[in-house]
Amino acid sequence: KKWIDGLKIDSVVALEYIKQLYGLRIRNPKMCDWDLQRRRFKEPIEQYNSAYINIQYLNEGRHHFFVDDRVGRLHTNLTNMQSDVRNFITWKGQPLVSVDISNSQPFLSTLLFKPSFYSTGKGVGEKMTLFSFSGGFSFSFSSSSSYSGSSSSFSSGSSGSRPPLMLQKPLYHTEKEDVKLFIDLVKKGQLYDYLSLAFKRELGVELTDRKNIKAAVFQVLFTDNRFIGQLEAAPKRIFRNLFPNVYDLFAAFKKQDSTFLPCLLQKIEARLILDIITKRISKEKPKAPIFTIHDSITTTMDNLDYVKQVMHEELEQHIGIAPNLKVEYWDGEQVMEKLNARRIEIGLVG
DNA sequence: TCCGGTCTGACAAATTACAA
DNA sequence: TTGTAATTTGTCAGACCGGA
Repeated sequence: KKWIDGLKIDSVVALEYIKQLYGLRIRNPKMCDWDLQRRRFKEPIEQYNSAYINIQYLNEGRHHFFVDDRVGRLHTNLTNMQSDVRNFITWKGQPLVSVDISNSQPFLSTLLFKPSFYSTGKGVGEKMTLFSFSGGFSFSFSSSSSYSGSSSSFSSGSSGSRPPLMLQKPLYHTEKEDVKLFIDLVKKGQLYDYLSLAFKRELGVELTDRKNIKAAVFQVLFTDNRFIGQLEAAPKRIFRNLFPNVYDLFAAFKKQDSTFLPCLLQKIEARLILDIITKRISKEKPKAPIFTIHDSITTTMDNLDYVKQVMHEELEQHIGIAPNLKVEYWDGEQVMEKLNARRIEIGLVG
């Protein structure tokens, strides 16, 4: 984006911040971030180093700006940066604010329950249909290619190919109670709260942490269908019990290739944010600086209401339900104070 | 000349972190 | 699950060395 040069990071304070955070973590191993997949704590020094690199790159103006060709997401210095550290960034001296879609993946997934999503034919361009997204996918015949041996499995996404799905009969049972409930919860932004209660009830353990709920939702959306019986798949099983028809639809999308659903959702997200919303903004308000971070858009205070309104309108129009938009003000001082409060809390200051 | 050991550079793959 | 960057580890061919 042409706005990127205006971005400034208060590197002195930001570096101080990550330094203190590092100190806090090595003195209190309990404060280290937990890596769910590996089931161990992350290394504070590694976290410090990658944050350091990101700060320096932005500081020196070493920008990277890249749209990947698999799912079409835009990757920049900002997308790669730790969200805490973003608070120290300003644009031409002005504070920034970001608007993001809360529980964006489940929100986008509700599109799969609309019959119009499966309409074939002339839906061109911006129209949100499965057909319009399937062109770029390479077909995954990895399970059968082992004995076929021929090179026919690489169609490399020719536009005339059919989606790698076999939805013989409609799987989007909109009339089923659990589907209604799922969509309703997403609409109200209460899916995580609902799941949190369910997990607590079923497992008895404290899985109420926001991060854990998010991880559980990702597990449902992204993991292979065969991942269901293991101990670690408990949240997935609970979700299946609560929302059987929702689960089945997701499973159908992952049947041949477990990466199909995640890629599809990311493509939908990229088209909405990059093709539809930011294009409209730059057309209507060419002077408004905007920065995308996957499912969120960052701008200056004076453009906040406008950006919010555009996001709301376009998302509602293309997904079919209104999004819950979360506003976050980038405020370095506040983040710094919060960290200091924690340091005092454990008696580190002095 | 042959053999085994060691070092080096180039590149690939795995691992670390980050984001969603 | 996807993507990014940086770092570490692994692989491999070639150069080098000394002993036989």
